[in-house]
Amino acid sequence: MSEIDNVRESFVQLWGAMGSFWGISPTGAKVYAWLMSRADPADSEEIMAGLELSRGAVSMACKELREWHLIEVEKAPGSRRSRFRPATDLEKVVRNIVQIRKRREWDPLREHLLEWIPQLEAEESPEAETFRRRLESLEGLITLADSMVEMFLKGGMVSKIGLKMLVRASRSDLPHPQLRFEQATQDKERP
Amino acid sequence: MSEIDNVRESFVQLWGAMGSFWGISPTGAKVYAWLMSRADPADSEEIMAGLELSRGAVSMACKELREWHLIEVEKAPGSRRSRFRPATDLEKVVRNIVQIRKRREWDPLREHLLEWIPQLEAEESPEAETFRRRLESLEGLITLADSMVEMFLKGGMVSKIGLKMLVRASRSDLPHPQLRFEQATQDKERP
DNA sequence: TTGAAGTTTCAAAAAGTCTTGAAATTTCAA
DNA sequence: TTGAAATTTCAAGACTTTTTGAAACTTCAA
Repeated sequence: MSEIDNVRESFVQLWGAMGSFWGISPTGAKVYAWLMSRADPADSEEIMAGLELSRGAVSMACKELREWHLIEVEKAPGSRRSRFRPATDLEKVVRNIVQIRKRREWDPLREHLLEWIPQLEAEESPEAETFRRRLESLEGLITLADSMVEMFLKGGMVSKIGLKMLVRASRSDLPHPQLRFEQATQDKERP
Repeated sequence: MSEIDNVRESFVQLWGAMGSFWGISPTGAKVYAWLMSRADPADSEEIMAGLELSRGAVSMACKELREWHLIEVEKAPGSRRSRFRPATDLEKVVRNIVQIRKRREWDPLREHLLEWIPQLEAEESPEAETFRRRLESLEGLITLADSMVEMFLKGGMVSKIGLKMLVRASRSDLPHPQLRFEQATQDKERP
């Protein structure tokens, strides 16, 4: 067995296990990893053989990957068989995933918070006030996260802020870049 | 039923459903949300009653939350009963979660990549080369993500880069801040 | 148009994850 | 030190998610 097959197998395995991190099913993640490991696009027969999956499983996985824009489908002319090509512009891929998950998972949370906070304002108990303050600071944090994510989505943290500044900010032994900002709101606890 | 109870219930529900996003079990997430909704720390009896969970479930959930530094345990003097206080410094909380998940999930991936790339270099087939180039660009992306995460962990994206710059970078209608940087490596595909 | 190749669907089975509760262990006020 | 209170553990069961594969459907070369 040649080296590439070992690496392919380990990569497929690890990427499959990481699928849940991205919100992708293990099988979907494995199929993507397997496609990445091959120079040319593959059809479902090849994927079935390469990963020992059923026809249905491959179809489901490819459907999922298509929804995430992780693969493109193409048909060789004069054939009716689909071939799957993995997206290799990883920055774009990550951007897609982040955008979809933000919409599905973060935006609803934010909307609920904005609805709950006034409801708690209506109540006057100290309990409600503590709870409200906490939800407010959560909302603040999500707004911040949102603007970071938006920046990333709009096409490049790196090109806009500059890698140098990012690297610099990540090292505590260098002096900070200039700009400052007032701290995010903080929950004042009872002692 | 007063307003606060409605909000509490919805919040517990939603947060519980989002648990998997953070890598926390649904029950753990619910317990944390419930504690956040109360002004004072609670003991396990109260949590059991408030969320209709068994003693064991509460113990497991609190153990998990302690591991994530999402709650602190304290004992009222002269009592042997633990009371649980939710961490409300959310920026710190998020930082903890990100750090732990990074260690558990990202760092191993990066290590594997650094091991696999030379293995593929040893092989001379075009297939291996394509695969290697893709793994390299993945490694590049992870390195970049790493420096962003490190910066966040080291105590404040916001205070170091400045919220103004973040907001500005997230808006496409304003001119960009100065710094630039060469693009991340990109997989050159065969046509 | 036809029909074989190709794809998708979906109900059932398998796998995986979470919860329970009784028993074992630990803790600490007396 | 003692032992009742408190906590943790863990195997069994409940629940959730994922996978399968056979059947239904769609496509397109002939």
